Amino acid sequence: MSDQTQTISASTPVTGLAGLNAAQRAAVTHGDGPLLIIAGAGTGKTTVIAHRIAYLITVKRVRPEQVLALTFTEKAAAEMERRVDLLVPYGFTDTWISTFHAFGDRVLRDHALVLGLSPDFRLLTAAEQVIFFQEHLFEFPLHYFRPLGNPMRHVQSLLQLFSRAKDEDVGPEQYASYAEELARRAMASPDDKALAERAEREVEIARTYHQYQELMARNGKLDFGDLMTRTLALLREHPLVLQRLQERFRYILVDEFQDTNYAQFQIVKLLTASHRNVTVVGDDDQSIFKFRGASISNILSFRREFPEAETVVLVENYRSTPSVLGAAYRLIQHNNPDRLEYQEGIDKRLRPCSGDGPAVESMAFQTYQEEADWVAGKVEELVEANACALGSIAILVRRNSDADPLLRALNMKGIPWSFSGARGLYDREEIRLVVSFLRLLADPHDSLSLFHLAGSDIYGMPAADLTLCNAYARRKHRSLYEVLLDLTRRPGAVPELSGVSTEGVAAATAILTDLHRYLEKAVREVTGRILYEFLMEQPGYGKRLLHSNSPRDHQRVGNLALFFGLVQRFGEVAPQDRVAGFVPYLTMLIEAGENPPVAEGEAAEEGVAVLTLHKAKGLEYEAVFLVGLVEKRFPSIDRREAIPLPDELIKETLPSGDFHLQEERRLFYVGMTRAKRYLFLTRARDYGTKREWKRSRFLVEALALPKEEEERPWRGTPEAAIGRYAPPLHTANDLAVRADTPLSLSHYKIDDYLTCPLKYKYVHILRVPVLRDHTVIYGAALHRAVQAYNTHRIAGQTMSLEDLIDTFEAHWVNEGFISREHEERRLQEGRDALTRFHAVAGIRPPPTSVEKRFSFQLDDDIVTGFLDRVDEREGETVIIDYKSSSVRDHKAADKGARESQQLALYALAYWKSVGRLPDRVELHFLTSGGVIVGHAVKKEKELDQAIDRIREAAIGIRGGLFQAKPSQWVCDFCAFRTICPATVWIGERQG
DNA sequence: TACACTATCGTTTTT
DNA sequence: CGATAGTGTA
Repeated sequence: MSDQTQTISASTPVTGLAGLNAAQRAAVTHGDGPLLIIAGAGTGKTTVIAHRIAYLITVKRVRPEQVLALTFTEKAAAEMERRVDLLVPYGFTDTWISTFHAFGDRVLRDHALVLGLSPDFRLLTAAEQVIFFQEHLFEFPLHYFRPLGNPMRHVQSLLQLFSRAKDEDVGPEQYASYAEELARRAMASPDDKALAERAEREVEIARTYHQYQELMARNGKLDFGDLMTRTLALLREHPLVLQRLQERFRYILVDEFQDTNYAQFQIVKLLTASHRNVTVVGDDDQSIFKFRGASISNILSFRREFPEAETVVLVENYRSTPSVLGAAYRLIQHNNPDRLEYQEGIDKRLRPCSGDGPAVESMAFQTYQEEADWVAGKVEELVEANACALGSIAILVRRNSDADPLLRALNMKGIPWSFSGARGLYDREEIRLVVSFLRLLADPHDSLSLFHLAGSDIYGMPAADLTLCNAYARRKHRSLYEVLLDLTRRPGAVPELSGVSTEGVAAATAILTDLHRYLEKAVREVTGRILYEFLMEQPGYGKRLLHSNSPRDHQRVGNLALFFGLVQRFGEVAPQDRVAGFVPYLTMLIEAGENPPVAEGEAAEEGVAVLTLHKAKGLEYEAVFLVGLVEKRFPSIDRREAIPLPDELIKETLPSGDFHLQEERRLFYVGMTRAKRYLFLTRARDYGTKREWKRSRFLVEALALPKEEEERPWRGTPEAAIGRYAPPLHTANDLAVRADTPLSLSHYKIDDYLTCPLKYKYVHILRVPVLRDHTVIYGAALHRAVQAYNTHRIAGQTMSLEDLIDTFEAHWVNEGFISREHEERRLQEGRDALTRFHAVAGIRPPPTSVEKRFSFQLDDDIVTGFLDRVDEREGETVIIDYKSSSVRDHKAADKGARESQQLALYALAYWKSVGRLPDRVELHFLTSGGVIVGHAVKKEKELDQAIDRIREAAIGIRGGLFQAKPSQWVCDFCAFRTICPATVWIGERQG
């Protein structure tokens, strides 16, 4: 963060201005009135603000408490305070240097009474907002945005939308009038169905927004957005308060002005309206936070708001070589005409202060491993050649997950690194273990947690023994806990468990003994205490970690300490701090997406820094590697917000060009300008997917490369991509299946395996018992009812609606629902669906068969399953599968049937048994306001695909290949995500 | 040249 | 699962 160190000017005309260039000096000594400082990368931005604050206080004799400096982050505020401290000889403690939000918080608490706000209002974090929303889920006027199959589905998106609305100072009233206007327009043109639907949703959103604000206020809670909008409202509606604040803060400075949002600028404008002593510092080319509300138009239109503003442009760059700056400038000009430089006709091209260094180097590789290896090798080379220290090298990635292969490559070479990733504390194995322990104390029948703990290093129960116990538990519908009790208390009594080893029995005994002891304690003692004792009483764990010298263990201890902090915080707010209360709270926090950062490794400073481009903003390094420079990664594809804030409500003036691309380009620019001397731009063609990845257009722009891609054969193949996950051939795999043993496969087994081989292993081999999801309960109950009905029909009987609904309710299990209300509504939804089904089904001819079992052989394996329903009429065969999910319309239903792998497999089964294809396959969706039927015809092509899928799964299962295939959307719904090693933080430092 | 289908992918971060 | 970019077809 050394903005400027090289220049020390010969004379020092004004005290405290030593070392500043002419432009910097002009900015620092600017008198009254608005000032716009355009500070390009590496031009001494922080230096200038710090000096200006010092100048106002020491030379202009402004009283320290009359200065207000606003930043976006705590870190920036702290840094600024430190810098001012160095420059002001006496105290300046009365100067407010704080973030916008901290400023808002203070002002709101000071004037809480005026606002009818409790002075000790509670600020909710994002995760706490989600929990708050969940607690009041059925108090919101929601319909579309609260589907009963997944009622929390849109909650985060809605909260994000409310947050965005607040960025733009759009309150519930304004949102409501927008929605009403839309509704009026929809009424006026009844033929426009799209408009009607949009209006309906916007009205739902507007009402929910209103209700959210209402409930939050009633409960004395604010969110971060409220800190801005409520402050703004205070200043607007209470002229006396505004006047007092204007009189108090005579000079206001705003850092990183390009990152401020609309509401924040309004606050600044109001605060400075009487004296207009406002200094803003920023660089439109470094605006990279649009997604969190940053309004680039603030800086672009500052001079429209303050026409008398003086502008100072800082262009002397003390950081980078001419090569680096030249390439960066070439790139960023592609954002014209939406740049300040272009619009205002100013010259902000950065002037290097150093002699030229090495040229910017661009490298292309065949695979991402080669890319990572090369980067790691180059790092080693630079350090060995004494070109730079390890700590002054950075590898910048577009996404956190891009860091993975690089960290591995660095590990291979034994190069220390530090990675500030987003994945956090709850993904660390040491934390997961204690979470499993606590969950088990809250519910001993939580088999997943028991499985996790029993198999962990602490108890070390052999996997084979656990598998036996799990399988038995599942067969008998009992929890793993009950099975382990049987195993240890009545050894030999259960023949199915006779295969468990002595070691396994000992481990089970150990865990149960501990469990029972802590269960008793947990009633009396606070959570932290229980946790502490558990860790310390495990000879091989807590104490060993504490006394270990390995950096890895130090970090583990650090993470456990962080977790203890969380436990403590719960103890402070909970009425009674017990494990039984902590666990549901923790579960909700985790489900709400909270995941605090992990403990810093102590070697962080000496290692290579691996970080995202966003995090790198404001930092500088001797050598910078920009990696993964391919289209669709960087620039990334434009993913707009889940529920976008309507353009009509956005107050900033939107730029003319492709906004997303421009922002990505600025991000690239930020990345390049971090480099002092060495800048490497790398990419690969094969990132482990089927497609060849094309080089980033930014490479072409920055390096002025010829348009056409250079020729080199594409080596990537699907086999290669899959092959990478295979273990070496010679390793013995005890899960492999002998060739002469036929596999027994089903649609779900095949699907599970292809979705994620490790999931298959958990479900079908280890057979870990898991709680059923509420959608499964709903679907199973619905299925059973429909089945019973169809069976009656085949037997020539009828079934009354009452009996149908009775069957449905008889199979209902109260498990996994979000709340009582949720369960009630879902039950009702099922009854309604069956009522509609009953009305239609009775007038149609009965099915030919129900739940017909099939079985066929493919290669050496047997595939089995059940056909929900088969209709044979007038020589026509139709295979039918019932779905309890809902579907939008017939088109979507047809699509579902067309793409259904399950129906393809069923058609294959039919073909295998009868020798011809079924005439049609159908999906009957039961929960869609009337049964919606999707039709499709399966052809040989689809059957061949089904065969391929069976073979692919069979080969993997036979070979014992159960490497996880993690991905966001699969893992989100996976029951094993809390214990799955694939999602464990890989960031293990070399140690 | 327009449209439909299908293969393929799965952010970034702060308060 | 849902969006989207890119390919294939009329």
